Amino acid sequence: MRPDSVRGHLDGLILAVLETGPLHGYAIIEALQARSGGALDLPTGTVYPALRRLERAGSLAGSWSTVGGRERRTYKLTRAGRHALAAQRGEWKEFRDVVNRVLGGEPWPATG
Amino acid sequence: MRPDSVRGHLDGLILAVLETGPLHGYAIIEALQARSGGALDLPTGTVYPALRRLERAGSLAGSWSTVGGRERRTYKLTRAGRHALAAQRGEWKEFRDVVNRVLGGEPWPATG
DNA sequence: CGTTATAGGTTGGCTGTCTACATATTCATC
DNA sequence: GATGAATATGTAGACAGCCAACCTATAACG
Repeated sequence: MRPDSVRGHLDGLILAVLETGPLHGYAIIEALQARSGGALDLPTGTVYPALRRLERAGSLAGSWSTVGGRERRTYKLTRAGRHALAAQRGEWKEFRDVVNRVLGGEPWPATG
Repeated sequence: MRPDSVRGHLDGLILAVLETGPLHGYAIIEALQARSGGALDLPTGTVYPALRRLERAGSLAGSWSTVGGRERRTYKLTRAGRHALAAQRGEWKEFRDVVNRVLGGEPWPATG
């Protein structure tokens, strides 16, 4: 996948993998890889700043812990984060449908 | 629609509206509006530089003409532009499916 | 002791979108 | 004939976010 194509949609992806439970940064990167079938292989320079951004924005709450002698920063969705995720899902659907319509050749009927 | 969300996908959108025939910049903006049901209202400061970028890249060929006393720069797809459009469509489909899968809640089955 | 996997980061640059500004013509309205 | 909207093309500068490259540290395995 072309780098940068994720731009503007990363926050929603991160919030989505945290929906099922808290994860630390490294595990978030792996979860994104797993869920995307390997297509999303995001560098730490992309993910870690995004996590801090989302924490600063109040969507995530981070906490330090020590597991097996290694420091971990575990992030969990806040209530505001769940709202943000819902909003991101809505925006994504609109964006996706618009691009499908303009780009043409969509293999399924348009939603709502 | 959130500004900037189009980032990285604009080129494909422009190439797509030019697929059915040449258009000048202003008409491209209107075509994007029309095809998107009004959701895509791109400012000239976004579209005009993109057109020059695409021309420089060899995807578009621009030519001046005077219509009704007004100067127009009409752009048409080159052969390379058609290839670029096909590539953009492929990349979009992959990106869309990946985001759908990760974000979850897709209202239709995944494609091949 | 070296290498790989795990885990967390920072820095700086690049690119592309957007806001705001600038210019000019045509056409309808006042 | 002035005023303003629509048509038409562009530039300059700001800003954000993603990425490549780099850095640190521990654990596990050979």
